[in-house]
This record gives sequence, C-alpha cells and structure tokens, in this order.
Amino acid sequence: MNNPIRVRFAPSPTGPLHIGGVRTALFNYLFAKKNGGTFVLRIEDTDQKRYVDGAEDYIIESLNWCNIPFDEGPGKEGDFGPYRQSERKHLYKEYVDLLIKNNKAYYAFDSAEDLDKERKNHEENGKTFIYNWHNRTKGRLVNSLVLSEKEVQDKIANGDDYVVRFLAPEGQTIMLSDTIRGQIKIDTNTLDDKVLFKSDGMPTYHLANVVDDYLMKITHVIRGEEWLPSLALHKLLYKAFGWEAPVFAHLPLILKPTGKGKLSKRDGDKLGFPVFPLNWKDRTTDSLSIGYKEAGYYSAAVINFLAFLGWNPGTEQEIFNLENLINAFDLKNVNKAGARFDPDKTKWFNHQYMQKTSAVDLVSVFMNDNPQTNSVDPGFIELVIEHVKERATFPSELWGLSHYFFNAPTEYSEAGIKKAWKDHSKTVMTQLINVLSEAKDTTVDELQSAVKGWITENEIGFGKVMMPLRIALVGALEGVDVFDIMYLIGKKESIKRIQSLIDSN
RNA sequence: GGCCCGUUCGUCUAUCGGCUAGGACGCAUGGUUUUCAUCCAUGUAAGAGGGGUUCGAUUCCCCUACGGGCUACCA
Repeated sequence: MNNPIRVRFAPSPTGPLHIGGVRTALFNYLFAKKNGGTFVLRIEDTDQKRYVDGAEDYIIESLNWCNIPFDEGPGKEGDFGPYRQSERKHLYKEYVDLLIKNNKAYYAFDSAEDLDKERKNHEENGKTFIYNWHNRTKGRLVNSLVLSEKEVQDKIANGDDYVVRFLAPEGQTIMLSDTIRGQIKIDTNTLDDKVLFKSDGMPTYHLANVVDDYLMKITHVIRGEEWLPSLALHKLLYKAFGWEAPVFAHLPLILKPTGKGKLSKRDGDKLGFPVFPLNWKDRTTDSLSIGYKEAGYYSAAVINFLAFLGWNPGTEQEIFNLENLINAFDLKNVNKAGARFDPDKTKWFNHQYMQKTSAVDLVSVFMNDNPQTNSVDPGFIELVIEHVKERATFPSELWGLSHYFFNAPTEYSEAGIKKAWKDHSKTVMTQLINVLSEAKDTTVDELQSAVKGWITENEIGFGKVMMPLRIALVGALEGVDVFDIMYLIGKKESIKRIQSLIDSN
C-alpha cells in the first residue's frame, strides 16, 4: 500500500563535494537502507555558469570511497532517468507552461540590471526590495500580470528575454511540517515571487527540484538547513501542480571548529584538516585541497564521525560501522542545532579504526608508503607493525614510529645523550656487548633475563644500562621496549649499534 | 534591515516534568611503561537571561539576548 521509500542526494557540480554534502548524502543513504528504500543521485547542473568540469566524477568517486554508493543515478540508470538536470531540460518548460496556464506563474520581462537598480535604491532608503504581491502590478515592474496578452506574445515573439516567476499567494498563513523541526508557520506575504525559469531556458533549483522529485517519486527530501527558507515555496509549488509533497527533513549545518559560520574550505587550510573526502585540484588556480582519503583517514572513520555530527544513537556507543549505523539510524535522533566540527574527535575516531586494522593488513600499506622497505621480509614488517601500531592514528605515522627497526641511528638526540650518556657509560656499554655476545636470544625473555640478570648481579643500576642502550638502538629516548627491539633486529645488529654509540662518544 | 531556524560542560551530545544533570573528545593529575607513546584510573567543566504554567522545570509557553541560515535569472 505504502509507496516504496525513495530519497535523493542532489548536489550541484560546482566544485568538490564538501563533507557537509557527504553527511547529507550519508543521512539519505542510511535512511534509505534502514527502510529498504532506494538512494538516488541527481546532478543539479542547471547553472551553466558555475559548472565545474570533473566535479560530477569527483562526487561519484567520493560516494564510492565512503561506501555509500547510489542505487540510481548517472551511469546507473533506473526507471527515472536521466539523472542530470541538464539532460531533462525539455521537461521543465512543459511544467512551467502548465503553471502559467493555470495562473500559478507569470512571465516577467524586467532586466537583471533594472532589478539590481531597484534593490540598490531600496537599500539606500533602508528598505528591502521584494518582487511580490505588493509591487508586481504596481507599474514599475514589467510582467504578464500588467501587460495584455498580445503585448506578452509580441515580446516573446520578438525574442525579448523573459523569466517565469511563481505567483505567490497573498495573505495566507500556511503550515509547514518538517520531521526534524516540527511545525513551522509562514505568512505567504513575506514570500517573494521566485524565478522558476531563467531566460537561458533553464529552470532554477526551485522548479527543477520539485518537478524531478515528483517525477522520480521521491518520498522523503532530506537536505541541509540552508533550504528551510525555501520550504514554503516548494510546498506551494507542489500544491500549484496538484501533487502530493514528499516528507521533508532539514539537517542542521556543520559549523566551523572556531569562529563563526558554516564550515568552509578555508577552515581546513587554516587549521590543517581536510574538508573534502578526496584530493581536489582546482584547475584554474592549480591549488590542491587535501582529502580525507589522502590524509590517511579510513572511510569508515569518516563516515562514523560524520554520522555523529548532528545525530546520535541515543546510547553511549560511539563506534559504529556502516551496518550498525543503518540499523541504528532514525531521523528522530537528528538534532536541530548546528554542530561544530571537531578535528580532534575526528582523529580519535581514526585512531579507533586504525587499531581495529590488523598488522597483516597494514603491511602492504606500509610497504607502499615506504618503498625503501620493499626488500624487507613482510613477516618482519608485520611484527614491527604489531609493536608500533597502537601508537599511531594514521598508517602514515608508522614509519616515524618504526624506522629504527630498519635503519641504525645515524645521529643521536642531543637531549637523549645529555640525559643518558655519563662518564661510566663507555665501560658499561662495553661490558653489555660482552654480556649480549654470550646471551641466548631465541626468545625475548632469554635476552631480557640475560641482561637484567647481569645488571642485578653486578648492582649496576638499570638506568645506567637501559638509557644508553636505548640511545644506541633508537637514537633517542623513545620507542618500544628495548628487549623487543633487540630481539627483532637481532643480537648482532644490536651489538653493532652499541659499538657505534661507544665509538662516537 | 526583513524572514526563518536554533541555544545543556571549551567541543559533540544524553535527559522525552522528579537531576546528586550522564557519556565521549580535549585538558589536568596519578598509575603502567626504568624512555616516549599507547593504555588504565581520577579529576575538570554545562541546560543564555528574564518572566510565566506547575507541588516541582534543563525539559512546556512568552519575551529578550546571542548564534546560525536565507534574502540572485546560485544551488
């Protein structure tokens, strides 16, 4: 009986998809999958001036990387295509003509310059220019409401530029309902007669999205809060067409980590975190914006933290894979207020996902990132990664945490030497070499008890041994357990490193 | 300026009229690690203000303040 759930994500290909857009797509995806519905991608390329080459591919690649692929859209034609509005151009004219015929819309011949002049004039007088009921027939404006039918036809036949405007109803109070925000009351006199059809023959967003949502049988429109002011117009359009409107839900915005306003590309540049899922190179400025993928984030971590921006499961669990999210998702748990983006928490999520990744799975990533290790036994690399992985938030940090397993130190940290290298150190380290030469080393424990036994028996003091030993092996006072290091790099290499330290001091 | 939406620890949030206001990130302290990091424990810190309604308001209503969005032949 009920119509099958269909939702859409409808980005405009004017640039790279920003994480706010990814979150909108994600919520649509989760809602669709939770309810056994269909997730549609529709490209809203009605603004030819702002069209950016490559943006559509970028959007699709991003959704795929995030694991939230669309069921229908460009390249995945379903029963409701085409899915690019530029390819649906012929449809909009037909529907806008229907509106004109039914006196729900009208032709307007005012030039953009004239309207700009009006706006400027009003502004100077402290007023706002709105094209609507109070002035549309008052003489200054040129439209089919004041012109005779013949005049209108002549103008059109003459090739005069025109737009089609919506005839907003006068003096009505309409109730809007939003799944997230509840009831909203609007006085139609505050609305303006929005342009539905542009002089270049393309529809505006308002017309195209209503027509397409209707034709594509969209049941739920889940979109950003920036569309809330247009909701009245859209509802009125459905009514003008005599169509049943879908259910609307307006998502809270994602705000800057600090300061005011919506999250923007510049925040990422300034504070050093990505705002795009994938790298994006601007073709006109040649500037590169780093993506989450390239910055070393797991897509599952990105999806997880994005889901938690404005939504929560109502429990205290925070780590959710996609399947968990689908099961737990409910629009009722979406917040009304904007959510400030937190780069620290984002990293924390990534750390969680990094720890869930096994060392084996990290080996190829590691070898790819560090070609200098290509001749090393992968089994050895796996062991190394097992030892250092818990310290890392990103796979790219692995090398910095493990280089001493592959290369002997070439220099020693000044602070480390100052703290660890004393007058007696040369003697102690020489003795240690002897101890190690004799020590059994088939297990870490053997190595450890040999060294520790020697220290205890001779009452040398652990600090006197362990600190310089660590300097010798690592080059600094940091890193994993010294016995683990010695065991993994081998007794011979360990002795060599100790000798190098002795020789250089 | 006009219209609309919002407001709980620094940040993300829980609470659906009974609150000693819970969790997470961050930060601080301690423990583990004879290093560093991880990890663990503890601590830190909040319902914008003013009116109502109510036995009782963070929760419901109104006003103010603040924040955000929209106000294009952009989406």
